[in-house]
Amino acid sequence: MCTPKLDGSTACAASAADQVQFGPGLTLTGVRMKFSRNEEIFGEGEEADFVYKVVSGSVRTMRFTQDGRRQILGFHLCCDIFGLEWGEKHSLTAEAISDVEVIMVRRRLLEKAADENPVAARSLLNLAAHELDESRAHALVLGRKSAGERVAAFLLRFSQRLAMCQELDLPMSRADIADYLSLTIETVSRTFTEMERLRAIDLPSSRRVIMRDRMALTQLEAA
Amino acid sequence: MCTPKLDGSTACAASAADQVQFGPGLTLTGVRMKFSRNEEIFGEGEEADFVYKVVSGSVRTMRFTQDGRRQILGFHLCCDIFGLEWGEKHSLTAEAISDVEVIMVRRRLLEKAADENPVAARSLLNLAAHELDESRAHALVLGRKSAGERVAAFLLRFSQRLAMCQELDLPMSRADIADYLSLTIETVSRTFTEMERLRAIDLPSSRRVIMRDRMALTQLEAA
DNA sequence: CGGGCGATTGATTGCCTTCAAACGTGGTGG
DNA sequence: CCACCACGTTTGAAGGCAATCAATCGCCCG
Repeated sequence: MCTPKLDGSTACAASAADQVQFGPGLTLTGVRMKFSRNEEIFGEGEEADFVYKVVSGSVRTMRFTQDGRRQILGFHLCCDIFGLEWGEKHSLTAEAISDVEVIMVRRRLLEKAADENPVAARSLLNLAAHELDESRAHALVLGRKSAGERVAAFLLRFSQRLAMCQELDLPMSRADIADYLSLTIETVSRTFTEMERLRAIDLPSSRRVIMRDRMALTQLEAA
Repeated sequence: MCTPKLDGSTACAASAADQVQFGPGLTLTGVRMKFSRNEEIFGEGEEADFVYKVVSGSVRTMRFTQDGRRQILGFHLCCDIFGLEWGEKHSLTAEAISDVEVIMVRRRLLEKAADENPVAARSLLNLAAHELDESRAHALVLGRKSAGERVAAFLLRFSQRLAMCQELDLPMSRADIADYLSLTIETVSRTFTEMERLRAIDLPSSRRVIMRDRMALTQLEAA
C-alpha cells in the first residue's frame, strides 16, 4: 500500500504488474522479493546488479567504519527507490527495518534505457541529484546541529515525507534514529522526552509521534 | 598549472583554448574568469547557469544553517569541476579560497550534449555519482569519527588527491579545515600539533604538511 | 618598528556519551 | 489466562571530549 508523498518526487503508480517508474519515460519491470526484519538486502562491495523499489515496509542504507561503527545514511519508505549505483559495486549496505517487500529491477535494463533514451538518462540524473542533495543536507545536520536540533530536523523531515500527517508511525527503532543522527540511543530518548515536556510532540507509544506544535519544532531545529 | 591526480578521474588536458573535458565524449568550450580570495563565485539559491572548472587556485563549496553556521562540503582544486546542478538553482555557495581562475561553461550546452549523446549523459552521471560518494564518505566522517580521526582522514585524503606527494601545501586556513571537519580552529590546531609530537607529520609552516609516517596516520584514522 | 591577522597554547565549561539500573510491552509457554 | 522472559526504551549519575573563553605567539606587510 503505497502512501502518496507530498514532494511528489515519485508518484507511486498502483501498477498491476511488478513495474517501477523511475521517472518520466522510464518504467521497467522487475520481480518481487521479500526480506524479513534485519535481513541484509545487499552489502557494501557486492555486485550491484539490481536496483530496488520499496513496495511495503522500510529499509535503511548505511556505511560502516573499519572498526564497525555504523552510520545510517538514509531511510527508504514505500515507493522509494534505493540501491542505484554507477560503479560496479554497491557503495552502501541495505537492510530491512521491518519485513519488507521490494521490486528488483535489473540494472542492465536501466543502463540500456539510459543509453537509448535521453529522457530516461535524465530521469536517472534526477534521482542521483536528489540523493546528492539529501546527502548534503544530512552532512549539514551531522556537522552543525546539536542533539535537539537534529531530532527536530529528523521529525519535521520525516513528517514531510509522509504527506505531512500530524501522526507519525516511526518504522525504525531508537537505535536506528541514533545511528542516523549520530547520537546515542539515550540522547535520542531524552530528547524525545524533553520535546514532549515542551508540548511540541506527544508520544503515546515509543514508535508513535504526534506533531503537536510544528512551530515549536521548527524553532527547535533552529538552523 | 594543473597538477595531475592519481585517481585519474579527470585527466587535465593542457588545452590551448578554454575547453573543459567533463568525461569521454563530452568536451565543451567556456570562458575564463578570475575571482580573488574570499570572493563568492556563486551563491546558494542563485540561478545555476554555469558549470565551473578550476584552472588555478582552490575553491570551497558550502552550506549555511539559518543562524549562519557554516559547513564546508568540499574543496575543489585545480582541474576539478564544481557548480554542476540539476535543479534550476545552485544548492551550494562557492567561494575562492585563494585567487582563482576558472572556466565557466554554459549549462545549457551540457544539457544539450546530454540530450543528444548518451555517452555525454553517462559522463554527467559519473560526475554526479562521484560527488554522491564523496558526500556520503564525508557524512561518515562527520558522524562517526573523533577529532583526531577526522584530521587524519582529511590529510590522507587530501594527499591522495595531490598525487600522493609527501609534502602538502594546504591552500586553506585552519578555519576552513575546521568548518569542513566540523571542529573548531583550536581543535584542528591542537590535533596537528599532537600529530607532529607523534612524529606522524612535520609542520615547517602552518600551511605546509610533511607526511612523515603515513602508517601512523592511517592508524590514527582508525575507521 | 608597529599593526593586524591567523595560529597556537592554556584553562575552564558544557554537551553528549558512557555506565548502570529500572521500566514496559509484546510474545511464548505453562 | 496468566506468569515469565526478552528486548527496546526510559531514566539517572558520572565522566570525557571537544567547545568556549582568553592570552600569547609568529609572520607578513605596510
